[in-house]
Amino acid sequence: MMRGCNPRLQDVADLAKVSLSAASRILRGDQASFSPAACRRVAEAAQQLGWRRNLLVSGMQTGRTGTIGVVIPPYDSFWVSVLSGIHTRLAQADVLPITVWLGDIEHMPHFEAGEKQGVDLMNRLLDRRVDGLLLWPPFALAYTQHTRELRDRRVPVVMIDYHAEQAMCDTVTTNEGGAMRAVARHLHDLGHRRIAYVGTYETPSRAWATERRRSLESQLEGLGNVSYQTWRLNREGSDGPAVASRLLRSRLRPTAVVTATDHEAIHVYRAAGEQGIRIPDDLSVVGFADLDFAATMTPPLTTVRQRATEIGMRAAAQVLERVERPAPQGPFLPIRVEADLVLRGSTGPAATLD
Amino acid sequence: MMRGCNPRLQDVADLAKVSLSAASRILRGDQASFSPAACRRVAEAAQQLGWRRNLLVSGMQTGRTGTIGVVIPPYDSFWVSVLSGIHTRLAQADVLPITVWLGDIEHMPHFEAGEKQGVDLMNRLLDRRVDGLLLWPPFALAYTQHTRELRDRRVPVVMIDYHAEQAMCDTVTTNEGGAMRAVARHLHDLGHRRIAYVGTYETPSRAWATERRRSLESQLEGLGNVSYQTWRLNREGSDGPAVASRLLRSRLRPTAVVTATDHEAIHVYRAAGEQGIRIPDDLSVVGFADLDFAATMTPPLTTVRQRATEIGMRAAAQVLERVERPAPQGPFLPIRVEADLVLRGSTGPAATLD
DNA sequence: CTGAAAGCGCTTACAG
DNA sequence: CTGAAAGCGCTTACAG
Repeated sequence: MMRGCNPRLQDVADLAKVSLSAASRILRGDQASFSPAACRRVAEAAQQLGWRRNLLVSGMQTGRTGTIGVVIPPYDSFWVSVLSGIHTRLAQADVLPITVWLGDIEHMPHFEAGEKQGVDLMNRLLDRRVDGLLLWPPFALAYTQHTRELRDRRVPVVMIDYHAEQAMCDTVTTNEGGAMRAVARHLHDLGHRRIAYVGTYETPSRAWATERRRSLESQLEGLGNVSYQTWRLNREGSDGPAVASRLLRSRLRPTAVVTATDHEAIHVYRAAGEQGIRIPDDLSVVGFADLDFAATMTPPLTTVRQRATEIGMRAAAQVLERVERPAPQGPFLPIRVEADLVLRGSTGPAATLD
Repeated sequence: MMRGCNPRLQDVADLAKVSLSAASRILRGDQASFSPAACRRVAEAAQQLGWRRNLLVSGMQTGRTGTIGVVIPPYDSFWVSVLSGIHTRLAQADVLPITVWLGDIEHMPHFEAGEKQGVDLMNRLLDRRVDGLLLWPPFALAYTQHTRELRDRRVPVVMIDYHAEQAMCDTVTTNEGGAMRAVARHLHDLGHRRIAYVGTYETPSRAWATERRRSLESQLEGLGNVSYQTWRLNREGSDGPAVASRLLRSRLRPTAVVTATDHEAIHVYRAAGEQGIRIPDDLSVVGFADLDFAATMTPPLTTVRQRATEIGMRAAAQVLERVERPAPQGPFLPIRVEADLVLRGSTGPAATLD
């Protein structure tokens, strides 16, 4: 008899008058081995009882739970779109994401995972036997360093926006070099020869920040005859307004500023406003990411559009691929996604040099 | 011997030289029943082998998986904060959210779940034996109507922003009445006597929209001497610009507009700009939600701040409470969360009537 | 205080 | 073509 509120496979088998194992196999699609009549009876019985496979159990049996752990917060519209891509792609494979993160999203301007907490979080996912893991940069270090606890559990991992010399997993990143070439050319074509970069604090796990800055640097070097300076925010990013303000007061004020993300461009806009510097007449500004607010800034922000949804979909596809065909030793795939310079109102011809 | 990559409890028991059941009970905290020496050996063995409980199995055994299904997309900053509150509260109880949604978040301005898809989605969560469900309004109908498939599975559900006459689960909603009283008074105090409301399309599952509109209506009636009109967007919300434009061209143009959410306020701003109507000099605008962009609009939007994080935390707390103490027949709790009118630059004294 | 045994709800060789 | 049996990795009465 049925017990509890969920019918068991045994109930279905009883009603269909077949053995438990027959019911199991028929419902898994092994119709060829059984008589059409038996198959029909089982299908009807399952339907009638409202039987649904207990995925906890079959996950235990088969080693597959059909879940992917996602350690990515909906931090801003870039990451929301990444998540959206992940969800879309996983749903196609009937896989469920378990999304977790640390800390309060409201106070997460420049979050860095404590290593211990990061390991705990990933372990909690692994304890649920997720089939794979999708990580954002702050967890990169915790993952790579806790070999025994994490890597030895043989769960495929794909990291987004993180790229190490010595790869320990697949990665999906933006083609920073290509993006910055477009930015450098654009500004150079407009006549800018004094260019500043406002970067975020750089840590090993924030590899994208380092790569983004270096990409611009090398592109500008390639163009020649450009003076270049880098400014950098503190770890929490809390000195954004101060840095922007100082930058614009500096002796040889740049004619163009490139920022690590659109977030920093806001500070530049504000500082410019306070100092009576007009954008784009006196100062050109280029952001990065094309966050949701970029197009509605005044003036609309010229920025590099990261293909966030594509990044999410590629990452999800890749982790599913590794679930299907494990390759714990690598070689690991560094997937690069293109980005597109979006020209808007914040860039214009360089003002005549003073 | 150990097999696979995850040590089993048997391995721990062997190493500690106790029985399997002793190891199980000691590791679950039943230290009192065993000798200190045994407890120590077990703890050390588990530590040494890096054993971690397989939560799939214990979930099957105990009927608790320590997961909550969350059917809420990070649709805008309100829902992101709700999610953040949910995550924070669940994390305190060491419970993991499994968050899923339907469709592409980019094309989700006014999403309505197909009923069949909604049921499928919830079933996929239930098949993983989530301990409870947190739903956003578009899934309300699918849930209430599929009794056999969903409700009979006896999983506690808390709905956010949905409130039915005939409650079938606990709900967490904003105190719309209180919020609208503050809005009505504010506008009335400023001398506004011709007020319009721009609402969204109303469907049974979008109960908040109906309640929000009615709340304003009844508050304005209470104040007397106010002429009032309601405009409503189409199902997809795609005619927002057109509606805003028509509204401002209407014969007796209102001196103040209240919008269902901050999203619609954007359309009003734009239409006003196009028609040379100044905010707040010629027209006051009040939004609802206090989304992330509200404070940086020009002028900054006066709006009702919904306590999104609190809503998320209360909902999570309530579903956890129901997991602990089930009450499938109710009575169900209608939890109301206060909201706060935030005065900013988009409201001012009514222009002298023409 | 401790262990042998049954059971959770399935899957999967294996034997007929 | 089909079923009895062992097993997945745990938990939990139950018996000593």
